[in-house]
Amino acid sequence: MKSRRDELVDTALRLFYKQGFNATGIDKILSESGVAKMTLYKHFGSKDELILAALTRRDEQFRDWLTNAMETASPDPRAQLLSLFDALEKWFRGQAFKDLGFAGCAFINASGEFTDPDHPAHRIAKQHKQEIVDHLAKLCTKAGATDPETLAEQLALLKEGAIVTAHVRGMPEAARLAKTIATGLLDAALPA
Amino acid sequence: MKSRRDELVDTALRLFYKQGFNATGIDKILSESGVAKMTLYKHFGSKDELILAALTRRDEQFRDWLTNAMETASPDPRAQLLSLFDALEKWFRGQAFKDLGFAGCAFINASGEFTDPDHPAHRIAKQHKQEIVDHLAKLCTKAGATDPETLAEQLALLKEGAIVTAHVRGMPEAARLAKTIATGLLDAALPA
DNA sequence: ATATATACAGACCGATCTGTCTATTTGTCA
DNA sequence: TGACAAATAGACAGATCGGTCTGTATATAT
Repeated sequence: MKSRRDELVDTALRLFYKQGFNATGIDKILSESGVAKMTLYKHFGSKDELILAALTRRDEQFRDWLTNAMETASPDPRAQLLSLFDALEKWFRGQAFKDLGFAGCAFINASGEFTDPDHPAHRIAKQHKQEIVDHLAKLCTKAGATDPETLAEQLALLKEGAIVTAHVRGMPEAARLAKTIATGLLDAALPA
Repeated sequence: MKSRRDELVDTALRLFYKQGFNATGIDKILSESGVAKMTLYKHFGSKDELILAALTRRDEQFRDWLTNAMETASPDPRAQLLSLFDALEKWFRGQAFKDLGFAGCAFINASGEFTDPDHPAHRIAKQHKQEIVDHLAKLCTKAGATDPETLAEQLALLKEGAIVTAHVRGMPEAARLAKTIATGLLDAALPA
């Protein structure tokens, strides 16, 4: 049973993601969630706080999904790293997060609307990206990479490139393009 | 001597880029440019049209800068392709477009605010990205690549990944990371 | 049943938004 | 100088914004 707070955050995340943060008004979130205005301001001090709560929810949701998809794919760390791009393609094609669809990365979008790096939303975005890199680095270490941090950064960069290409150009196949490059990187960086 | 229209578009581009499209009001563009409201609506039918004009200006400006930077770097097409990432790093560090600074890619940001792929701003973004890929493909052909289109797509994906990483995480060194990967791609795809 | 907490509906406020209008000033060319 | 075009300042309209407030209804627990 979802609390009123959860109802608010979920609806806010969906609308912010599909229509942007500044373009989405409080009233639309309230009417679509069926929550009263005073309830919102009892849980959150402002719209900005709701934005941060929605991004925090998305961070948990997305990383849970991603780590689960990669762990399920294979027990081998190298194969897990490559399965990142298979998961991405499913996302791009709308087969993950079915209530949200695919409208790019919520954190890239947030950074685009709140370009100031000190803005709380931008900070959350940065943190989200960093945590994914850290997770990849752990897998790179497990796979026996000599420089796991650099390899993880490279794989993360490929991921960002695939997301942007898929969204801006409507090219979900960008995931396969990135996977091909990643395969070459792993072949060169991992022991046979 | 700049026309009033140019004054408007330049100011609009600067503000849209730094503060976002929806967050930037008409009145701020008018006061900062010193143009009267009626003059704006004589040149453009709506704020949306001004947004499209600003993005069109950015498309010309950015591609002129990029092609010029790459041509200046070297006469060799392979070296030109790699110099893409040197140019990116200068951009990330605020050494290009000094009046604008670096706040990510205006077209990625636009696609994040106008997520509908049919939105005119999103279409312009897609077109901008496509024209850069086309330019890269020409250079790949000149460099003797067996599959220039795929190579160009891969390089473009690295470019997008570097931009996002540099902006969201505040990591201008992402350009060098991408360049390292690109060097490997060119080594494998181009004749010695 | 009564007390208490929670959420509801919706009026309301001041500010801001895009876009329209009028009236005035400026600059140019004959 | 006089005529014409273009741009100015700024009031104004109508809608919407985020946020506050009042009053009522609902649900739980003692």
